[in-house]
Amino acid sequence: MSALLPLLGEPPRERSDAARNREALLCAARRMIEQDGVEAVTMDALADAAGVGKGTVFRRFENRAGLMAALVDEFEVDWQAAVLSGPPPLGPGALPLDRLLAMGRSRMELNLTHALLLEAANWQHAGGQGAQSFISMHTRHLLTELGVSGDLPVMAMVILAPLHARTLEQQIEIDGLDLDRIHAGWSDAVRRIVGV
Amino acid sequence: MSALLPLLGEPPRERSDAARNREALLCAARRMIEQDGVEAVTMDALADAAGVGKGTVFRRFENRAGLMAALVDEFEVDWQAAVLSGPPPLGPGALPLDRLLAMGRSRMELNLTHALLLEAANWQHAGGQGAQSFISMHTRHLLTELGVSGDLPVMAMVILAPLHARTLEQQIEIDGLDLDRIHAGWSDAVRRIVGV
DNA sequence: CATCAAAACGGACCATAGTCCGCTTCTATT
DNA sequence: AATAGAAGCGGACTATGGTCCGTTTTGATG
Repeated sequence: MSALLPLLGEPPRERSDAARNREALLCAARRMIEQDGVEAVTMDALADAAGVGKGTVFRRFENRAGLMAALVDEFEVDWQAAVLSGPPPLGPGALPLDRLLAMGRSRMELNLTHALLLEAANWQHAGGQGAQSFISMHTRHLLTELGVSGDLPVMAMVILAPLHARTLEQQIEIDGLDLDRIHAGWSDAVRRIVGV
Repeated sequence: MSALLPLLGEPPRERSDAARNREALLCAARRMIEQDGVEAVTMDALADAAGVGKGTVFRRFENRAGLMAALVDEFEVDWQAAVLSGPPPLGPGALPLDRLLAMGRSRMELNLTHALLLEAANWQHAGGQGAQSFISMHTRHLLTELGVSGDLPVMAMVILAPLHARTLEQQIEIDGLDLDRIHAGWSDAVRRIVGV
């Protein structure tokens, strides 16, 4: 009989060659992005660079968005760690309002820095949902600490929606605002929403 | 000499065959969308359906997003008319706050109804910018009427960002909220931002 | 009406995302 | 170590967006 009964949807563990190829693909993708930008990462070129067949790329990551999501995960995890256990004001230890405003600033910068990658990841996929879920939950948590009344999920949405790269880029490029001013205005709005 | 001197960037007027083809293409696209949805509108199929060559499609609309933007324009114009001169509370005649809240509701519904089309149009292109510009300006106008202090362009952005389809769909599908609840929460946030 | 330059046309061509399926490699089991 | 079957592999193939360029149409002018 099987040595370890497959408990409750236990993930069947990845075969060694598969793991090796996943790592090779991620490394190659990172290198390509660093050198020539996100759009240089075509599935063919990536397969070549990693020395695997094209089918393998799609087997590992489903599609291009999935690949990008895997790359997004890497800094998303770091960011979540900074929020959960990093230094204040982003991490715990500061006042809830300060944490909220710091989170906005940090997220704006992150979204702008990785705009192309996030766009390519299309924030679909489990990863993207997970990230969205995390930031939404954390925001609701801070709002609760602040004693905000009202529909918290919707309030969190209103607070978080303006942080997306598309929105920010529009303000920066078309309206000619800079990030400091945008963050100041957003902070002002947040303060009004939470009631000073 | 030329009959009419080309005054100041006067648009050189479209040739008759070009105008005919543009119309044929838009009609065909509308029909295809109505029958099989936005994703059925491939550039090849569209060219065939309109009885023109593929190059013509790209000459007229630059790319797929441009074609979709042309279709978006059609209802965007109607919506702008409703805002500028339609019946209250969306149009003039209602209190500014009521107009603002009605605008949010109306825009949520519009964005959701045409989510796929707007996504495909990628709201790039002159049209998309124009629409964004209009709604932003109208929002700033209402905020001014309400006597709101602060950075109006940024306030408008904060108020408008949560209306995008991607954001709404996430709330609806993942968090299981319905549109009434989302609009109520958004209205609550808007009231706090403008100071009751 | 004849002429001509600019504009538009069309479809072959290219690049890239994504699929498919016969072949190869891994690993659990005996 | 041998075996078997599941998992993985690779690259030819398809679908689609987008480009290019030689040919045709238009309409202004003499």
